[in-house]
Amino acid sequence: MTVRTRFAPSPTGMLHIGGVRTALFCWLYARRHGGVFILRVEDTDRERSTDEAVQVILDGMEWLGLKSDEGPYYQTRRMDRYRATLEKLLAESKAYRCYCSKDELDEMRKAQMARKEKPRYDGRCRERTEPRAGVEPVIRFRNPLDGVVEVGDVIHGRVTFQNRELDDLIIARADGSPTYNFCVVVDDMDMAITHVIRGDDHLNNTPRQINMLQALGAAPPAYAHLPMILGPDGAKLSKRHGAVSVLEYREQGYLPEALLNYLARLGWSHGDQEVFSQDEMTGLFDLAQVNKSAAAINPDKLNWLNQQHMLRADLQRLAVELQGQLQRLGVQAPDLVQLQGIVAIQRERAKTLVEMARASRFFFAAPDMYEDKAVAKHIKSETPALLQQFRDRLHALTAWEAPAIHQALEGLCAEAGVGLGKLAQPVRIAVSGGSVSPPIDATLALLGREATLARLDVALAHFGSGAQ
RNA sequence: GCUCCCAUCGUCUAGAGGCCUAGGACGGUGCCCUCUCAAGGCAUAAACCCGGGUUCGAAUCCCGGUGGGAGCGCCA
Repeated sequence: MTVRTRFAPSPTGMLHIGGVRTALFCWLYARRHGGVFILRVEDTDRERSTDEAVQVILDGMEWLGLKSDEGPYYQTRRMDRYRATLEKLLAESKAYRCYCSKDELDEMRKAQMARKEKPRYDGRCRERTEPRAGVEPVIRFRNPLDGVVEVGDVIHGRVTFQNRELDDLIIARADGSPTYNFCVVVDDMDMAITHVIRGDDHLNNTPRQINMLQALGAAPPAYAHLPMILGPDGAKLSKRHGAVSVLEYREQGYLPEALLNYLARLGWSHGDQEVFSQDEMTGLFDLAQVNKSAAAINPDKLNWLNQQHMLRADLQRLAVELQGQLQRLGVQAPDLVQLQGIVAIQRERAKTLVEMARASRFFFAAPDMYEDKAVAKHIKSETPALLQQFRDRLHALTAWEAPAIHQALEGLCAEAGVGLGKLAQPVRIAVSGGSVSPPIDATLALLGREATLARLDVALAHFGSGAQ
């Protein structure tokens, strides 16, 4: 049997990290088993569903490369099917109309709570045959009164529920529209889903869904209830925890494969391996290795992984990404060859593309000021003379390449009897404005002769007279 | 309150009864490398929630407790 999984987000908020992890596991499982991954948008809540949210989901999935093999399906376009199924259940007396008012139900719940019982519908309309005048009824599923329901969960094992703990849930509202639990059941059945992979907040819904599936004559799928993802503080994930939408991770300069790798390791593991390529993940993933307890997000580790993936990524691709990030800083960098060179030396000193862009800005814009602290520490009275000599040697260089530049640097320092730092740091300040940059020879090589000499001249003019 | 789920270093995890003196990773600390910052290398501190049982032997199995989470909507 072909594996068929589905990711079924509701477009009522943002596609956040928890949703992405669920989508990833569904996708990985399908990929691993040569199955089909389906995207289904659960938009039956017309009050809260928005087109923007749908778009965010689509864009997010696209960015992450979690391509669906089928869909996206939209529940709002399947209303006829839900209605027909509702009628069928009604005709077979597996569902019934309930005329209780919301106030009535409210009171019922309150009374039950007061009695320390679990609040639930008491089934008072179960056997009603006559409509109540002036009331638009809802439709309830007639849940079995006794016996047990067994949920076969790949992650949790067998979980059993007593039917008497379950009540007759509403499957269609007074306006006739079907509700979530019912749509899910009809969809999973119609779409022949073999593995329902979702957050474990749905575990408690599962027995009802199995009962409905049974009422409809369908065999229940396998279930896999994934542990929740928590914020860095161990509390429930919320807007306070930074990136609300996945797309913000893109803006913050994360690589999609890094985010996916990170998310995969939240709950899943393959021995001691931390870094996974896409192919490794799809080749190794299995639900059997998913653990049961909730996991807190760790931004430091995400950053580390992002760097690991940048270190492994294609230079051309990163150059384009860096170009985009630079643009956001208002820096135009049209030379992709130069950008590749920059990426090559910057990626081991940046956790994200945003960091890389910030640290690479000086390649494209001469410093408009020198950092006070750096100047105080590295610009001494003998510095201008040294800088001037270095400038002259660079000017005379035939080949503008890192090794030659390095030689010039080393040679001069040796002659002057000073350590490399005595010269490299002032040059760094002249060229970048601060005391941090990639190795100075590589930096100057990438910066180019013209820009280098010009910046040294500016610095000389500045420090030459200013320094005591 | 009721039902269900969960429990290994700060965090993510390995561990399917002896291989555990509990391993790896992030982060921390120290050292090496070094023109700065990194990257890299080496080293180091740091955990089996508690209590019973089963067993020759338990992080691993069972029970209880404690703690955390989820669900109990005409939301999904």
